[in-house]
Amino acid sequence: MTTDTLKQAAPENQGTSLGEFVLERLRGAIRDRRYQPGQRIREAEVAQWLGVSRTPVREAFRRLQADGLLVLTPWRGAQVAELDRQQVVELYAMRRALEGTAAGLAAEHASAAEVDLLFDLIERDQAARGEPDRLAKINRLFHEAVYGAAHNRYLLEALNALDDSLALLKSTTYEVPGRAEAARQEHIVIAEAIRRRDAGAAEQAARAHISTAEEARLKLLFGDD
Amino acid sequence: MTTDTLKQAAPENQGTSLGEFVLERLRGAIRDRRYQPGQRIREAEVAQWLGVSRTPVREAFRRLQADGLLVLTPWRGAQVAELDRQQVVELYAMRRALEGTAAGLAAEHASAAEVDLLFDLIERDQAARGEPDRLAKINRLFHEAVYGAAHNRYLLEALNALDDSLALLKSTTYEVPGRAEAARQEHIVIAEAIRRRDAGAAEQAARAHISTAEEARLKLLFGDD
DNA sequence: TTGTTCTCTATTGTATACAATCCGGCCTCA
DNA sequence: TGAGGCCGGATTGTATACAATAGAGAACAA
Repeated sequence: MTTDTLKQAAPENQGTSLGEFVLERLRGAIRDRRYQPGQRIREAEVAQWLGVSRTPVREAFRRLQADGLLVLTPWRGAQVAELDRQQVVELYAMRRALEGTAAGLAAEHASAAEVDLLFDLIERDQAARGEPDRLAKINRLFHEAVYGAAHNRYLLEALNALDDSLALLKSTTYEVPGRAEAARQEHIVIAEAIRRRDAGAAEQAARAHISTAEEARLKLLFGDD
Repeated sequence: MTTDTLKQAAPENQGTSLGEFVLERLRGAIRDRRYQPGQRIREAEVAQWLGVSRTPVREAFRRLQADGLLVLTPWRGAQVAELDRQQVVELYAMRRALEGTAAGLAAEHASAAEVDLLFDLIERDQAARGEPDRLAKINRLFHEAVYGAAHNRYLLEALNALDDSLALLKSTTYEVPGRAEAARQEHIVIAEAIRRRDAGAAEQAARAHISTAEEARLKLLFGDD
């Protein structure tokens, strides 16, 4: 029966436990804003949705809490995390440090293929001008390519968790006029620094990139400075 | 009965759930090396030890896995994480970035009291010369003081998790002759940069400090370079 | 009307029963 | 003797039953 229900809900599932499956579905739902920040999530409701019992759901809840996506209060359950202004600022400070480190390490460790991928993505980005959704997706791929090129599993994990947290914020900064073009230019600077193995420049460029992204974000969210 | 057993095992427990309680006990046991890296941990065994059922134990296992302290393989259970040389190098790279960031932010945001605490700890460190255990504890307090002074909750959390992971490594670098004295000097440089609000210098000093710690650690663990 | 207390329901925390899977040992057969 | 396959126990994954708690709303008094 277990296998049946599982297949029904997730035909592609191969091998891992139900808890893992629920975790991924919930992560996706939060990222796609099907569960909105602040919204309460009941265990039974998720269990019924995915056709499993509450046990694997609870497991997934704990791990999402560890990632900062869910806030669990004893006896009151889970709600999707909400970020106030201060938290957004702290998150970007963290991201500036980690993206800078990743770019610096990528300059030291990236393979030729990984460098090529960066420039491929810049071209794809140019080709997608005027399509915010595609741009956002390509943007994410570019950053993930940098993370991977750094060849540090802890850094990779931390940056992915951070990106998930930022997905809690409404909308994308690509809605700011001119942001897409500016971001592309900044990506080019980063990629070129990595290509010429200049770790210091790569780190600086990545930090600057995050700083301008933060500015755009704060303007979008809070409308000031 | 629940309350009874709980009280018996943890008379001081006040308010949080059993899962939280188990989590802390396990974290402590791993840090104190009562469970050694590589060792398998059975759910039932922990449950019996702490007088609870397997449910809260499983909860704690998941969160320890998220922190990287436990490796969970489906159907085969948990074992304490073991770090190979490559992982140690990656951990220190991560730590260099985060400690540098923390020191830089501390230079910008530390209160007067927080600066004073840093220098207090340096004095206590000097007073504890020749006592590796006390030195290690004071060292940790110094670093935690820097983390706190940075005033960034995500950074704080990440650094604490990182320190837990490093606790998986056998012994402390204070066993290396002269390391304690060198570390104290490096701490002074960091604290003074923070006191004079020089973020760049603080970041540099912290990174250098972690680099020398890494050298000592690698020498201790693997005996080469 | 408003504030307070009490009850009742919805929901989470915990324990336990049951199913699925892995691992070691034994047996068989060449 | 050794290689391979099968069985049984140990252990984890999942479901469910039960306990504990919070919070909403009704009832009542001022």
